Amino acid sequence: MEHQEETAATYDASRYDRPSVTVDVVIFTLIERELHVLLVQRRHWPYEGCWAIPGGFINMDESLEQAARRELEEETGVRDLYIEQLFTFGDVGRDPRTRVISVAYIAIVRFDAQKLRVSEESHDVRWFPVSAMPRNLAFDHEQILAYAISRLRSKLEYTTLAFQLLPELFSILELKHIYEQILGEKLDKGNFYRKIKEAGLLEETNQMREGRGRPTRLWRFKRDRAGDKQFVFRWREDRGDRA
Amino acid sequence: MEHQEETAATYDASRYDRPSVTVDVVIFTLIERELHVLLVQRRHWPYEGCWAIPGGFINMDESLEQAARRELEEETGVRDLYIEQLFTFGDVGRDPRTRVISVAYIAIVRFDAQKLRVSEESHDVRWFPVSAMPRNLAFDHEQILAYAISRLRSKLEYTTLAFQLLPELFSILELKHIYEQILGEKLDKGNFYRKIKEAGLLEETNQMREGRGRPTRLWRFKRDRAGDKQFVFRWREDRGDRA
DNA sequence: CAAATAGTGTCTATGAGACAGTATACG
DNA sequence: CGTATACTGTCTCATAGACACTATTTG
Repeated sequence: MEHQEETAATYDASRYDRPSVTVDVVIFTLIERELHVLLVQRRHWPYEGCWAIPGGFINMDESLEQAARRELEEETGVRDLYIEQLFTFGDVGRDPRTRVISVAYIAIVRFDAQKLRVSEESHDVRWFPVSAMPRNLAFDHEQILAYAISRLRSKLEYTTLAFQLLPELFSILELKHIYEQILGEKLDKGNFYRKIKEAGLLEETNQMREGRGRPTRLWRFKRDRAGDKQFVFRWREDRGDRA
Repeated sequence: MEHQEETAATYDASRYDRPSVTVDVVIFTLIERELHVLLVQRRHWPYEGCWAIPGGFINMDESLEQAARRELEEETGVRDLYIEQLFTFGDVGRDPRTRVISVAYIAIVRFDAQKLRVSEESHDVRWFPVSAMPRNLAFDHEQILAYAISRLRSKLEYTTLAFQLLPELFSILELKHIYEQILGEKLDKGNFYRKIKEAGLLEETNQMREGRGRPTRLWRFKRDRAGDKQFVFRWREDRGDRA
């Protein structure tokens, strides 16, 4: 690469080979107390008929995150969600068409109020429980998905991301249930009540919900501080992963 | 994008506009107990004469991490180091030449045993203390650097990454000094001794080092477990950032 | 001996975990 | 009343933090 006397006027962008760049988005939601991921079934070559993480090529006039949100809405109809960059996958040969670098994102939505839509590109769009994913995903999407799940698990443990999954109003025991799902172990009721209350993240409402036994009080998350989300509540101290 | 009857035979990779993809590597080391970053001074347009994070365009036949290691060695002579992906920067207009997506990496080396080399591309290569970086870095490299430092700080707090910065043999109080540098506060000697010993990461040697007062014992890190590095030791529980 | 640096012992407050006890609903 | 679910109180043990103490060198 020797562009000795190069300037804006003489620079020739087409001189170098360029890979393609895509964004792929792993979208999580909670359906009936279980973590689900959204996949699309491809209509075209390559990997026709395979399930895949939604995504596509970026446009030249949009940022990576804009591209992620656009692709997501085009392909699935999902919008207005929490989104963050996961990792960039760029091994040679991961796409049979050409060299493709994929910037992967993680997104989290509440299941209610999302209407799915099937695009021209796909046969179908569907939520799958993470415990029962289809086999043979397109490209290296199994690897991306596995990494996304592991990252989500560890982030849920030491942030308030879990709260994104809950409806506006919820009981403390519902929240406890989510933590149990994520951590894969039973938690002590009393200790959970104590800790979540001490954290000061919840706001009591005067609404109750009736059930089989004593009715339960409903709570909501405080939105008082600046941003929309805060990462404060950590249930356990020890973790593994960490991106 | 409608490639209805497309197959491997008919696929035309040149049909879509493509951004360029670069890798940039933020390299840290510890020099005289202070954290330093390696920068190169650009010889050519754009940003001629500006200091920049080393990096460059990827080749079509190498993975992203391979590209990072190659660019690093070509531009600076630094090799054989710990490296990990940081984040991918892709805003429109961050490079005046063309649309450029940059996959940024963090690398950590021990200062000893590194010989710097200046490539054709650069006027100069130099270590800068993070507390006294040059102004007006090229491109959006100030942003990348700031993010790298923040990520490094938080990772050092809850991993054993700090150990990569130390020489083979070191005293416990030297290690404590590094933690103090990173955390920006004094730590209790007794508590530090207790905690680092309980962690079981260190191996006693029978070597001592003389100084002004009582000689100090030298230690090394255990390399017993599988990988080369383990992320186990966390000095403090509370953190801020997190990738 | 004093000064300097290295390293150990111990007290206390906090808080996580275990678990028993109380509250309010339905039938 | 019994059973089911919701919620509170309290005991114990581990440990982080504070800090005082001992150890070994030089001058």
